[in-house]
Amino acid sequence: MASETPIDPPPELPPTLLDLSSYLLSRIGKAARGRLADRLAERGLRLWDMAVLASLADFGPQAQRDLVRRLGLDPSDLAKVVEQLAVAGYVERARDPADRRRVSVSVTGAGRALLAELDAQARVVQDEVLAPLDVGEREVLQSLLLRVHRGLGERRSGP
Amino acid sequence: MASETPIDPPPELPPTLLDLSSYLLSRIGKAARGRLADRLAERGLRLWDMAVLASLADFGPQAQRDLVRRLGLDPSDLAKVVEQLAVAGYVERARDPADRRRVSVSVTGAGRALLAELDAQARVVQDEVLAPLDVGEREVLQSLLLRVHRGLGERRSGP
DNA sequence: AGAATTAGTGGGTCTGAACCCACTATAGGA
DNA sequence: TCCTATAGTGGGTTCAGACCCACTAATTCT
Repeated sequence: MASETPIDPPPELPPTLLDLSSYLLSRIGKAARGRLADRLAERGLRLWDMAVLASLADFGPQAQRDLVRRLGLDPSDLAKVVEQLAVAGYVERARDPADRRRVSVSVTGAGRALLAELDAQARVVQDEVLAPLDVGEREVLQSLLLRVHRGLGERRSGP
Repeated sequence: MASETPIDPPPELPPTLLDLSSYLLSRIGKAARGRLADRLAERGLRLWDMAVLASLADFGPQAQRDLVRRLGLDPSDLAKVVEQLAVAGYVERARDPADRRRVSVSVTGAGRALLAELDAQARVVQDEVLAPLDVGEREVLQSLLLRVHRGLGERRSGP
């Protein structure tokens, strides 16, 4: 059979879908997430690990309880993430002397170094994804996205 | 206990993450996808169903083979999607007389009507998600997203 | 002190998405 | 005609993400 040219013509997606910003958002978001997740996976990390490190670096030591509320993931799952990070030496856990039920989590130097690397990786991915846009356009996009994000009613989780 | 105000203060997310467009894209995309998927689920449909209908409506009857290439999903999975849509009366399957291995799929009137409804739903979701932006800003966003999307090297699937 | 609440942990389960293989039917080339 | 390739289908597996429950330890309220 040879009813077709040797090289497949670029298959176009339905305009009905491409017209929807929400579709593009979903698709591009998935691509961005996937690529970053791949990078992290090379180090045996997941997106949540980065989120936790970022939260600790940005806001200082916190109880797991606070991380749970801030990041919106299941307490049980957070415990596992923190456990891994602690074993790897990226965070330290200590009983809060004021309320000894709580475990205060803090980043270590290694954790900060790791986060810096991960952030760099994330920006590489971002450069790939946003390649078609120039610097000015990327800033516009960033500010629009930031406003959209603030408007989201915080439902469910997502690293 | 009462070391905290009765109403939880809005937990902020780490700036380290919010600075990343790719993070925002991922998060917003997931929200958009999730909300739309919820709407579709109310009718027992999934995102792929809509994608298939849109493809058929936009490009006319196609063999499953073409849908597979265009939408980038597994042939086996597409067969299941088409099966469901056919049972529900939204599409029709017919052996291609020219090449009887192929099954030509086409939308029915009911399928077009459904797609119109789904599209409307999608726009409702979009209004929710993009609420913070005015019309002009939404257009800017749409065009930026469209360009970013075109630049994506089509990897893996996603409805 | 006793009861009720909260923080953290350790086990799971459930679901959807992506993927893969084996098989049939049809088609095209040697 | 025989052989290889393609289209579609059916029946799975695998994996991650979200979620849930039971339990311990510590705290606070009465």
